[in-house]
Amino acid sequence: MAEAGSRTTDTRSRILDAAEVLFMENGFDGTSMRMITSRAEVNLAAVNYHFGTKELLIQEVFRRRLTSLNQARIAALEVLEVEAAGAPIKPSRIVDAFFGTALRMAADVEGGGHTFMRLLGRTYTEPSEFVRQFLAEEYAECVDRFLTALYRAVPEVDRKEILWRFHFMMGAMSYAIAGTDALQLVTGKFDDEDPSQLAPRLMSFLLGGLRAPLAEASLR
Amino acid sequence: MAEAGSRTTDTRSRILDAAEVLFMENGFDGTSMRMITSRAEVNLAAVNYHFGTKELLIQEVFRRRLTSLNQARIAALEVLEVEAAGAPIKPSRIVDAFFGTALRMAADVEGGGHTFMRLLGRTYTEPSEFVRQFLAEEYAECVDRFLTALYRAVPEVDRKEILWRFHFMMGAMSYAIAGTDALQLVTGKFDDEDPSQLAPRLMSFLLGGLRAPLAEASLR
DNA sequence: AATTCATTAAAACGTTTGTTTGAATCATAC
DNA sequence: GTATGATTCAAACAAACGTTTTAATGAATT
Repeated sequence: MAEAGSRTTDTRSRILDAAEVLFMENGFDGTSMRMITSRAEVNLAAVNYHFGTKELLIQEVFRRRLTSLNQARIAALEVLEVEAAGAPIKPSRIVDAFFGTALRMAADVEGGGHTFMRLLGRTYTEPSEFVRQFLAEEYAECVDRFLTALYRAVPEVDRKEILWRFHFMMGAMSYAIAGTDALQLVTGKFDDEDPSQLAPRLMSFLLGGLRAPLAEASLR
Repeated sequence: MAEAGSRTTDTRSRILDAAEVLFMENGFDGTSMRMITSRAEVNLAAVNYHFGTKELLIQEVFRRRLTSLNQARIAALEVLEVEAAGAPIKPSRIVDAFFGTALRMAADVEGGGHTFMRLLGRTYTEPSEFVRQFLAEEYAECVDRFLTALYRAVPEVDRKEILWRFHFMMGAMSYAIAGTDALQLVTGKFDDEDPSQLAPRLMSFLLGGLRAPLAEASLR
């Protein structure tokens, strides 16, 4: 049967969970099949049996969570659009629907959302060709809808400028989640005492950047 | 003789140049010694002869450029401090001394500065244990001086808040440089027609984030 | 011309890599 | 209980990995 759900947990899920953590910690190339199967406590051949190849396993690790994340983002955006009933939506609400949703997922430590968001963040700068294409497809619709919404929300700002700032916001968020270890060392000891403080602080920073006066070069 | 400088270029430098590009494109684990020596057109054993091990080669790739980058940053800061002559320095000037200096290095495409900054950006989220420790040492003094300067420039803002925002700014910049390929795909086609536009746009975004009103959670 | 030392060259070292194979085991259906 | 199909297992595969070794080459010194 395709359907599953044993008590301890499925072999498939155990592999995905183990791979998620190891990919986040060591990258794709730094994580061997044996590390994965050993952590998942399954036989070495199980990965190839259930997923085919390592590449397909990587794709499944992303698809498992990314699809629902982007669905949640779109759902949040649709709530805003219904509420607004044709009236313009505040940019801050749109930004929250996109980035806030991700940050809420990143706050879920026990469920693995935190691990996944860290993995996702580091993957943006580690773009194996096949993973890039996959991410692009997985993101296409969601990003498209949010950009459209932002264009409508801030019609007075050049669309190219909005694209740039969306880009910058993605960077700031990904780093805030994925790069904590690295910058912890760079900036000396950094109190991770209260990770729940990240979201409001980051949202405030993102909105500040979004609302910043335009650069001189972009006014020419 | 230790001194070198043949016409075409040194074996050592050819290895470093090749490694820099390949590490940026494929990561450390995704780049083999054979890929490096093949690209550099040197013998396979040359890397171990000149650098000892792969890890030491990685460190040298960073040290070669990072030391001078951080020296340039400190020099720019010292110019500001002398000019101010004890008076408070505008935060935007400090931010430019740190991030603008890096962006100017990233604008140097032919000299390899662009490649290196992309490598550096992706390394923050790919922190092999030994590379983290190395980066931390290499950055320590510079970051320390800039944080001190920022604390002095904006005494009314909580130091912890400044640390967070410095963190966010690092993220936005690293991504803007390192993550272009990935986000290019995520956000559809992105015009890299004029990479010189990046710097002013990003600086404006960073300053907007730095000046943003404090988050509610950080005011409690 | 002979010697010395740094560098380059080709070949091999033992591990580890992702993947495949064929038999053993399991649960379910007949 | 026997047959069926899915899953697990131990073992092996060729290929690629970082590193080492030993000999050949180069240019400078004596």
